[in-house]
Amino acid sequence: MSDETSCIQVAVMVPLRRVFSYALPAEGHLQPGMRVRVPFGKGKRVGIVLGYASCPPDVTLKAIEQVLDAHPILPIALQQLIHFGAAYYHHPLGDAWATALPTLLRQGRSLPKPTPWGYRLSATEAQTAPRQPGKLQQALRELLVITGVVPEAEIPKELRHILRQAIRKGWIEAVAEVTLPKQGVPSPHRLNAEQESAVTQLRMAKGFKAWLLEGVTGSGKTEVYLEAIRPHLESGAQALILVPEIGLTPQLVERCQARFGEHRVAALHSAQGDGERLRIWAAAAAGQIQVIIGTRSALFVPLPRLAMIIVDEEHDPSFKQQNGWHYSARDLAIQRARLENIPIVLGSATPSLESLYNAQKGRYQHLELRQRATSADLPKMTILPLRRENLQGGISSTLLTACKETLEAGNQVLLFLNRRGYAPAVLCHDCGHVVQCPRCSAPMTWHRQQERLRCHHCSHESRWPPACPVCRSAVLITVGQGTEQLEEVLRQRFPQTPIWRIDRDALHGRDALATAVSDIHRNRAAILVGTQMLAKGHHFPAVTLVGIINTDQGLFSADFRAPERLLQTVLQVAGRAGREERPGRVILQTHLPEHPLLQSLAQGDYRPPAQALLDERRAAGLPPFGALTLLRAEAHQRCRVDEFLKAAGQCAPPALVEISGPTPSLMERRAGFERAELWIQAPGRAQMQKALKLWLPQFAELHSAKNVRWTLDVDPLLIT
DNA sequence: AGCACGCCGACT
DNA sequence: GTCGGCGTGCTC
Repeated sequence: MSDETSCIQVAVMVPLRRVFSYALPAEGHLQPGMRVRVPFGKGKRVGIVLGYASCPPDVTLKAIEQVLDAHPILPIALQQLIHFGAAYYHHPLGDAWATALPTLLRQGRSLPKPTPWGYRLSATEAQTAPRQPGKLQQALRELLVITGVVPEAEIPKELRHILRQAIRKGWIEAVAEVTLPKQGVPSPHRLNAEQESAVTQLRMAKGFKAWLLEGVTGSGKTEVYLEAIRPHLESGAQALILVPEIGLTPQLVERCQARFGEHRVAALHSAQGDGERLRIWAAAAAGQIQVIIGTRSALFVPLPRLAMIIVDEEHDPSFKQQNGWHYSARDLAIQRARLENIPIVLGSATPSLESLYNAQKGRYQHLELRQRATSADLPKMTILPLRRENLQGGISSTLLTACKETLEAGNQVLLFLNRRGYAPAVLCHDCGHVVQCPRCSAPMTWHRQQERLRCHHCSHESRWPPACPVCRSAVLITVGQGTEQLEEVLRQRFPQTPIWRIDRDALHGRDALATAVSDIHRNRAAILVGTQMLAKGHHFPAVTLVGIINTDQGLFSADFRAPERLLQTVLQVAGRAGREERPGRVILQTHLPEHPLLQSLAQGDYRPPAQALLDERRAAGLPPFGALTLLRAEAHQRCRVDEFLKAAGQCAPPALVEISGPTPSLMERRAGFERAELWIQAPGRAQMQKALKLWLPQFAELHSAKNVRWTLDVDPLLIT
């Protein structure tokens, strides 16, 4: 065998920015995309075959120990997607593969044999006269005679046992392949003209094409998604629906299942066990599931007959992975659609500025739904100046009065406060010292129920300090308000009214949110207090008043995306409220009533304030105008971080990118690490990629690079 | 990331 | 005198 082919390149599943070469295994043929088990360092690792290569001259190769797959574990398009994503986000290839595969496959487990798709009568049985004894046997036989092939999932529970027996006796046989799909249930809703037009256009799409579906809350985007994928499903093809968080999925999954059949639709998310995830993944890969609804990682599920991708709530920041491989599932979904040559729909009531800009540039085709499907009016927005207002737990007396009126009318109130805990800080009344987390540059949050101070950025907890650590004063007080305190104030003020607090502290476990939501739906007059959790997915038809408690937080953040997020959050929260017979209203508490962004937002439409923010971004040369990447570094010693970032900045290709920094991160210290970053800006993504490709090997080789933990965040979303 | 090797504090 | 702290270096 020649040198050219005697060696296999493997992306080992470790976060190392290089590939490793191995000698051929004793047996088994190899193709790119197959998993192998390889000796690595002291132990063994799973890796992905990349291809044949010439041997490195100066190392003795170890041999591949075991070939884990008979075929590539992912189809070629998904292999390309992972390779593209690893290169674009400059992340180690092996780790990108590890992120893309379900846990058990990453660990080397073999792909489970797909369970039978369905069952039918065996040929001999079908020809003979009915002669099965027993009621249940007859019922099962009739079911099969009527429907031909019955999918596994549609066999009634009470017949399962009989089915197993019948297979053993041979009068029923399993069918592996998917049978012709049935008609979906017709849409229970009449589509309005806008929806109809959107569906028609989406159905006509051939090959790759990206759409931005911008529809005000309540305009029936989901209905458009479902009707757009219907013809594909009815011709046996598949669809992928990405959602930002699992909290939103239950209703969507149920709605989709009700329309297209329970067993043809499956959810995929991190709350499932590894075994269950793998089972669904394998069934999707075998073509047995037609619709996958999933979070970020569902992007990498193989779907052999994929015909359309939907990204719902495309503006949501959770599509960007915050640790490890910093990929944007929304952006890579576009790439997947391109690689698979299929249409993709990005949907939102409040599209990201990136997507709006792409639509304006003609890269996405813009579809708009301006009317609410129910013809209900959008809630009215009111700016409530806080100057001279009497505040109690962060809530003004004017807003309290509005709450009272709403409750007396038998309606519900939703108060949005994006801060967990009782108070976001505790300080000394005598010297002003703020109690800080010892490991982070952030104040500790007071949680009154648990009587603990907690850091929201690391796991550190402590008791209420007996005295100020600086001046020994015993008078320590809380400053600011969190949801816990707001809830307390409201309980005092409205002792007879049921109050739900919806945040990560109040709700534990998978079903807690769903249970709370259904309780809320059953109740009349009630108050909901909550964080971000309230802003997503669920509708509260009885809510007619929405209060935004700390509007100003989004106007003062150092994060340049904070105003965009404020806009999106307020409109999303506003969209939770009201139904046709009960139009809602939204009250924004603010100290800056004249702020142009709030003035514009108060008109109730997303586009004008979004356009204003887009213009500001253009003026500042910030994304989507020009590309941004952060080089973040952290170490226990601040000097090491600065030394590395300075050295890295100096060897950057100056013709291609503009470097600023090192600047301390927004949170300078986190979990005991000193953090800083370099801002890298380029006129466009292509220049950025070119620069990073040239530059990374240089700064990675610096001696100072070995003293820090560094990461590149391409297209960063949260400047934390 | 693991997992080793390697040089300085509190224990039998 | 040892057990073990995590700083530094390597993995075909």
